[in-house]
Amino acid sequence: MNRISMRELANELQFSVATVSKALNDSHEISEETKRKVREAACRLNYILNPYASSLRNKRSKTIALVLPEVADNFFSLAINGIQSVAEKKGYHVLIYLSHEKVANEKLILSQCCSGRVDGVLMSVSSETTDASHILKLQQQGIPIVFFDREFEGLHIAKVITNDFESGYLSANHLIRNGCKNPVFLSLSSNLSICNNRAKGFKAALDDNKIAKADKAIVECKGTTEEVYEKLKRLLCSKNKPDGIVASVERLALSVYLVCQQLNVSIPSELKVVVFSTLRTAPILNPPLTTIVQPAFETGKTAAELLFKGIEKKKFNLQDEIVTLPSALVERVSSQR
Amino acid sequence: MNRISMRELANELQFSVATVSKALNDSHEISEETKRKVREAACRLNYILNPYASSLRNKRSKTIALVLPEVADNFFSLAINGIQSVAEKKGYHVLIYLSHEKVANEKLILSQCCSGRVDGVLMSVSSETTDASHILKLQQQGIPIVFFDREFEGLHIAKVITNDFESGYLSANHLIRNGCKNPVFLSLSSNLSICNNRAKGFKAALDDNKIAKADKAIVECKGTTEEVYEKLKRLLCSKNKPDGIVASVERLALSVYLVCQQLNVSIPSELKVVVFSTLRTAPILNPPLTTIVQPAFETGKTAAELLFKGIEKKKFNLQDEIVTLPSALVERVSSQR
DNA sequence: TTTATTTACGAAACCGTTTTCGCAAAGAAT
DNA sequence: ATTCTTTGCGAAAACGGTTTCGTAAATAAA
Repeated sequence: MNRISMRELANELQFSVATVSKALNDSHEISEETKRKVREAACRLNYILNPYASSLRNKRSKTIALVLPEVADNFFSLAINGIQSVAEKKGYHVLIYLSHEKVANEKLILSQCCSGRVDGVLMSVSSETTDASHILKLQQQGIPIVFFDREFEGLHIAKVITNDFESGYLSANHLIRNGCKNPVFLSLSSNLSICNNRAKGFKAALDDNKIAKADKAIVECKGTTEEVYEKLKRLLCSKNKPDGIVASVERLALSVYLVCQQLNVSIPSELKVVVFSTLRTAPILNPPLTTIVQPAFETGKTAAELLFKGIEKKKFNLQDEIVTLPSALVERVSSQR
Repeated sequence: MNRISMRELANELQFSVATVSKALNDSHEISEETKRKVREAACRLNYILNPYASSLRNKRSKTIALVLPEVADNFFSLAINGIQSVAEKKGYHVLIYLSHEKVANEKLILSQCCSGRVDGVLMSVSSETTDASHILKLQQQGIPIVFFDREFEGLHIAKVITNDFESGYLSANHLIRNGCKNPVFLSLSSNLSICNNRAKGFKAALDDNKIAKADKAIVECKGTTEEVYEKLKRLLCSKNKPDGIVASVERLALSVYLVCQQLNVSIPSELKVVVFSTLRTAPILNPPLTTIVQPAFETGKTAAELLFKGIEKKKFNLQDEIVTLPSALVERVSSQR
């Protein structure tokens, strides 16, 4: 049972390809009788439309690109589900690309997206990305783009983000209320707006609570897991060691806990910890971890919906859309007084 | 700076499209001088090849499909990385599809894959899949397929799996050696070969250790998280409650720990736990979780490499390839004597 | 010098669709 | 009976590439 082309299907039916194409697309030019015959034969002969021939002619690929820094993070896993759920409903296909946090990869990926391969791009920028030329180039090609979670600030590009400043403020305040005198914020990279905004909120809370040295309270945790580990070890051994930590991204949670295990730093009595994370295992960690939970699935879903609106309604002004979804602080033992 | 077609590029250069196409494909028919000119102009005029026109003519899409039950699981996240890493090197694109453990979705997805959209398929079957007609149909279309992790047994289809029987045996033996008299195996679905093979190994270990009722020791944890939760609660409250658990998939770990928290069952003194899992948080759980760690990244990588071999070398007999990668038991507190 | 071969390129067919346009035949309006 | 519409379909031109085949000029072999 081999595939056949529309031409063969047409020959079989003694119709023209034009008629068959229109019949399958339910055109009003074709009689119901003919449509029935065509559909029946298509099914019987196992006809399948060639999507690339279709794309070539239509200049629409029914495909979007999803550009992520990584998928090790649980946040992105959930976001993929959200994106997939709406793409599926819309009959779109999803190409997944990973930048591995490298801007060089990101550039390559986005240049591929200019080829007509995709009708739109959902992306979360890498932590290395400091110039947006490759993103702008894509936009100039007329490809709709939506940032989700990690955006690049200062561009006219749609984005779905979380209330990072407020969450940063909230988490710092939470630590201070629970007795921290010297809380520290762990940033992933000063390139990332999400980290910066969370850090700003964090610092604002310190200021409001008359805690000085707010600037020294931001610690950048770039590099490999090992490098981060060493950095944290030094931090927690220093004479001015912190009594509270807010970690800006999920994967720092593991490092913090492991370092504390090794140094015998007790959480929460010696160090209180809050992490921006969607880790499902947060409640069964030792001790249960207080998290700022982002709406990961919702973020993906909303971003995808926005993108499809931009793709399908050309009069819709996508680039100024900004959606901010709320995160929630879930208190657990790791930050208790 | 808008995109141009090859025709426009050719006009600009006063060459024919044929010459330009060959030049860009580095054909030996074209002089170095001409190639240089063409490449320079292509770059200058921002020419980008239309991949779908190319696919249409070549009958190769340079795209593979990745069909997963879900991505909530950390195993699949890591596998995606492995797959992506080799696809990237090979210049292939990856379409991601989620079946959400529903066979109906799986059928739809695979039928899409028959259209020429992809050159090959990597898949992990859903837990609902009991008949393989949709998979066989795909294979009959000549599309190379490689199963990874979750296979469908009894087909002539390449697969990359782990040593499930041995790991099941090992985990049960580990519990028994540490004092368990009444260990239980939590299966996800009796449809899944990975669960069944792990269960077989588990039962074999019980038999070898003269522990009776090996058949009653397999508990199927189908359904929603809530349903699983209730089932586990009943299990751990029953008069013949187990003193050891081997959970066949990662996401059962959370349920087990939460139920134990609620029922005040102490791990490992009252209940020893081993989980098939790649959870990075295993060492910081309360208590640290003993895991059977599968080589997730390697599995994805190997499966992708196998698939590309099948795609690129048509004389390579893909369908009989079976690669078994070893898992490792990592002992932690949750299973200590 | 003649013939054979190689080199460098172009014309045109082709991949599988969609869409425009033209054109009969049938039905409606005059 | 004549004109005007509508209905249902087909021919052919796209879409943007790749490949086959032909051919003229340049080079090598005889």
